[in-house]
Amino acid sequence: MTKDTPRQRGRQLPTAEELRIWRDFIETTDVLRSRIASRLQSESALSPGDYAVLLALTEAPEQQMRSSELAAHIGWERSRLSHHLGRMERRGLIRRQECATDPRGAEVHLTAVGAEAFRGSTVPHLRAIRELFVDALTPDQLLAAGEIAAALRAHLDTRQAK
Amino acid sequence: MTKDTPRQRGRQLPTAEELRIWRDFIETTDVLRSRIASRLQSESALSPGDYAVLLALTEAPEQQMRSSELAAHIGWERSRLSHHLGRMERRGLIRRQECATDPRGAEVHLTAVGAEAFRGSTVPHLRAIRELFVDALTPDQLLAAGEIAAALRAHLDTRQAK
DNA sequence: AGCTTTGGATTGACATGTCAACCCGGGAGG
DNA sequence: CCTCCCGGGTTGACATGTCAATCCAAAGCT
Repeated sequence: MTKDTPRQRGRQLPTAEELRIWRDFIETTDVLRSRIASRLQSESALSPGDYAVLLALTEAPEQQMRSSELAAHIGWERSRLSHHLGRMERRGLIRRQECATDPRGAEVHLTAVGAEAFRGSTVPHLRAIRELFVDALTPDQLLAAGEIAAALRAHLDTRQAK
Repeated sequence: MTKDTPRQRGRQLPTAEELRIWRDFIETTDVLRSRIASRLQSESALSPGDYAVLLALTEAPEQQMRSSELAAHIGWERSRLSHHLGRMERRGLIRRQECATDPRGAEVHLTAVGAEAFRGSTVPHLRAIRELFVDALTPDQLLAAGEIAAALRAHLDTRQAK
């Protein structure tokens, strides 16, 4: 499509066309993310972080998890989770409680308030995903999006190892 | 591909497969964004926000812009820009100065330090984009990514107007 | 002139993230 | 026993974002 020129020194740098696609792609996914977040916020008074935590706890046996386990499950650093749990606890969405088996650790429990907030948020959130993401794409494009995500993820994983 | 069931009430909600793609897509773009940001930070001591501001100023006539103009150019709210400029000014990357033609307004000027920081960041940043994004995709996938971004953007724009 | 409105920009309060330092309860070795 | 380290978790400092309120000068309106 676009020919490499000597200026690009053996394809170390993207071409103008590649760069245009990059900017479109990253800016658009950013807008999408913030639009979904803003729907979630206005329709359910939850942030994406709240939603991720509540989803994990809702699906956990006995609606509770160890803090580290939870962090690993949603892919967060423990410090980030600790700060976030503090804010959620102030709002009554979760409760922290000393762990029975390991005096060092903490168990995170879903409260009735948290369970109810999550229940009420699910349908509107899924609807927003359909309206803003799924409905924007043709079936082919949707499949392509899945493949692109998989390819990016695989590539990032190999680079991480190194 | 996946049949809608009565449970989904006329396609209001995404199917399980659509949801899986959504999660893959949004999580992966998030990881990609943060990996690029972290390369920029470690290689050039700039945040993506710093980069956007410096890029706009570098390309502006006389390397200066009105604050609102800059905000519109990079698509930020003015309050966000004001906070960010405060931090950049403390680091000496930009300078704010009363506007000659409109006493209310401020002109944002690129400093020598800022220009130098931006110059040094460009090549590593573009290299990261190639390595982490462009190189992860086949040429077809790259084109598809561009089309997906365009479709999403167009869809979001129509929804914004309403 | 006097009053309201508008537009440009900053500010403060607060949510969210990252990073590094810390606290604290167990072990492992001596 | 004592020390050193390790793993779970919290904390503090600070960067980044959003939202609503504010400030101030310029325009309109009466």
